Amino acid sequence: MESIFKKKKMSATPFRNEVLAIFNKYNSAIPLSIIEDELKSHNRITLYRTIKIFLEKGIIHEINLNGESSNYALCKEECGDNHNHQHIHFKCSICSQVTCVDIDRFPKITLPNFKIDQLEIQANGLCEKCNN
Amino acid sequence: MESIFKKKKMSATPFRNEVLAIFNKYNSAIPLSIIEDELKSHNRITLYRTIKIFLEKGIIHEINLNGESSNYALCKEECGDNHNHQHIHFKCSICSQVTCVDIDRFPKITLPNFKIDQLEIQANGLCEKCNN
DNA sequence: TTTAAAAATGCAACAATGTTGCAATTAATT
DNA sequence: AATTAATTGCAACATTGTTGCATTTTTAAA
Repeated sequence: MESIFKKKKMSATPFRNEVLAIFNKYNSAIPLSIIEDELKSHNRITLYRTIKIFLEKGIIHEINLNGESSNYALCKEECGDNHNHQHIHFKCSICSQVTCVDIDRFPKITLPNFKIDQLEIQANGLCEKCNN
Repeated sequence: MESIFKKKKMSATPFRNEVLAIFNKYNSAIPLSIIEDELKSHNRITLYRTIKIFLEKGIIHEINLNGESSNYALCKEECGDNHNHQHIHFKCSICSQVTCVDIDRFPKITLPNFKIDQLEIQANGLCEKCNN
């Protein structure tokens, strides 16, 4: 299996491998603070640049929920250039985890006179684990 | 007509009136930078506190789109404590305006094993004005 | 209308977050 | 192995947001 960095024509550096490994370790979306904690030596500047490049290259996507710092999660293979994921971003009000949840029928929305290119759906409530 | 500040049991200060007037002047959601520009004398600290209180009291709501600073827009009368607006947040890719667009049938989404309390829908594309 | 209590404001100082230029280092290419 | 291209890390800075506290303004009460 080919490295994602080679596929995206990016240099495969130890730092990037470490960040990627952290994303793989988590099943949920994570904020920068978690990545910093997990990194052996965390250089804020390099991390910011790494995140920015991962976003540009479509390795991760950004999730902005109200009143929170950004979260980041790995993109699916199928994710095109416009990050058109067929999932919703779910924030559990108990465990606070942000997860990408696949959904069977992604809603279609039409607005008179508008042209909708992209939809982003966010939900709050109780996640699988906390809703029992 | 009773002042919104009286209704919300808040002091009606000149600063708050000025900020409220700015919100009323715009039909769209606006970032802090626009409010600062419009204010006669803009004290950053007071503005931050004003915005925070407006949010808490349900006078405005926050809109966080990916890769942008927060936007703020007036709440509708019917908006309850949980800011459960029946509208979507639309960002035009040409004019960049963020608007709250009412929608007839707000989609219902169910996820097995999850309990969804609140939905937030964001859309990108061309707005009424730019889509012609 | 004056007074007392409560709330909001503004300054200073700080904390957190994010960016840029540039030299040194590391990775990829030949 | 050598050259080129890209990445890293430091320093310095810019932006964004917060807190304590004294002053001022608003509101409520007499």
